Amino acid sequence: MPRTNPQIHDFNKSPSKMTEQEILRRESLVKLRELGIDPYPAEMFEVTAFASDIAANYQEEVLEDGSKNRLNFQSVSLAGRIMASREAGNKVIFMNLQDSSGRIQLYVKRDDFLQDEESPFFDLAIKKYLDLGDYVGVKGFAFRTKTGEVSVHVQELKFLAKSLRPLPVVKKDAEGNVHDAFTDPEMRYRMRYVDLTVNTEFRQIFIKRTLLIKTMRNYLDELGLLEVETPILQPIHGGAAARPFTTHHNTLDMKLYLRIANELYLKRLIVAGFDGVYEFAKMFRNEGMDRTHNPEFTALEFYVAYKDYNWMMDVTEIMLEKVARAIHTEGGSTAQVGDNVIEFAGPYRRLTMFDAIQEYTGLNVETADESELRNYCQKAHIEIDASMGKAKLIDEIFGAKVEGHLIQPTFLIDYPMEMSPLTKKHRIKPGLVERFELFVNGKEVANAYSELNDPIDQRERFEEQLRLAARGDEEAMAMDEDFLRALEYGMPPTAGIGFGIDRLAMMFTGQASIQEVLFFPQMRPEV
RNA sequence: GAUCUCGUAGCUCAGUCGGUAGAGCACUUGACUUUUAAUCAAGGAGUCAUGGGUUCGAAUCCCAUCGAGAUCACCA
Repeated sequence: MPRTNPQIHDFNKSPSKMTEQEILRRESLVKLRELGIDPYPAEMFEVTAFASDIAANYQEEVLEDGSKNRLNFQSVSLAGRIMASREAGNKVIFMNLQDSSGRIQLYVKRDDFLQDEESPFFDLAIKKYLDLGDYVGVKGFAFRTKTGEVSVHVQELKFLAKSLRPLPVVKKDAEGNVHDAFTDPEMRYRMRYVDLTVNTEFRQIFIKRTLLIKTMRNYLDELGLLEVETPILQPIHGGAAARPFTTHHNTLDMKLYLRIANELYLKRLIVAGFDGVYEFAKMFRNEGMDRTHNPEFTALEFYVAYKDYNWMMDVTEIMLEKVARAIHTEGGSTAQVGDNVIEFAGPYRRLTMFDAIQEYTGLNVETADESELRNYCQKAHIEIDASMGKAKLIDEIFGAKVEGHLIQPTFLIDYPMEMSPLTKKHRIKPGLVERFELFVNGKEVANAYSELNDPIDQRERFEEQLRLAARGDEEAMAMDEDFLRALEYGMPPTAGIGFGIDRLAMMFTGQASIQEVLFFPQMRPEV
């Protein structure tokens, strides 16, 4: 293939649309090629050192005659972006190179580069055509400058990738104050690559998110569960109450739903004879977006045979304490969320839904009838409508009056049956089911039950859902005959749970918005 | 979905009462042999989100639209 030799007028973006700085950068790209320098070389560049390691661990000794003896990093090769450049006279340039670990100052001296008459590398390539944001590889040795900053004396510099757009320039002064920070949330989310380049502190959020998932996965593996994958494209959307996204398969000519949950598939695998299965799964719900909701989000669900919801509470306490200790920089079991310090070491408070409402409202919902609950809601200005039954009213009261008070991790247990169509009836308490939700910082982070494994009961629950759907409930579950067939073959008693990973990530990283814990939050299209 | 706030140079932001568009950083040219928010001098850079309207004249006032954020509502 003939090498292209782009001229300014060849660019896809017409020159009139480009900014002055974009045009200049494309010009320096052309000039580099004229000097015989490939701005995008194919061969790999060997990296032997990282900026933060050199900055933290460089050592030197002062000899008797006052001269210094450099003890380590005498031959280093590192790569990254040039983020700042300061010319000190016309023979020396100080630069800041940023790699994945941090930044280090480069000392680039004219005398270190052969000055070919035709193509003076320092005077042209480095001084004129190297732009902020360019990726370079450098070789040299570490030393300490007169002002005391550990730096790399550059003996070789190689262009690795030219940057054709100027990055926002964020500066930090001697007191650590940040100037001209790149803060517009819209631009940060749309151009996360720019955000994480100039706001490197946000990388920690995502590193912690991964640590959260890794810690959970390690623990589940320790417990002997099998990590599995189940369908995202589902002919019937089940396992949760939510509006789905729909799509269409051309060859099969059928409607498919993006999953709102994977619960019914994981339970089929328990029927199949696996003792325990788990999946970190993207879920898709066609509902509103706000500070705590993204149309696609991540859940961890796991199911374990021969266990019940009491066992699941114990496991949850252990798992979240492990996560807290893994993420907490000092190794403690707490997390700071807003003004609250959350303690994740168990045991957590276990409170029945009825007791919780009694405690925070004085209302005894167990003995109250529907009209008493309605009266209470009206007095308390809780919005209700005529179609709501007793269970729904209780749920509304809980949401309005109790939920926000549950700051420290609290298991809310034993829910009314009507709202839990996949949950086993309570072993003692009639009308209730063996379900718990975990609340932390006033928000639900997990939902678990002793799974309903009685196929006849399950069929009746689905039929009840169909009646709700007929009344216009868009979130009612669909009948899943194949799932019922699986249960009819026999599912062992099973405990199951689902965690909202994004919400947990928000808590463990102290973020108030879900967009801050997603690399690429959903946005409306740009103009 | 409702309400409020916002959208001006690559970035961060000023822009008064409606009267030719401003600053810092970044960029360009020059000076400077160890700088670090480098400094100094000069210069270039704008579809004031988009489309209408009012007006002699609109970044500014009005309407609509688009995008974003916050609050509320909805939401297992």
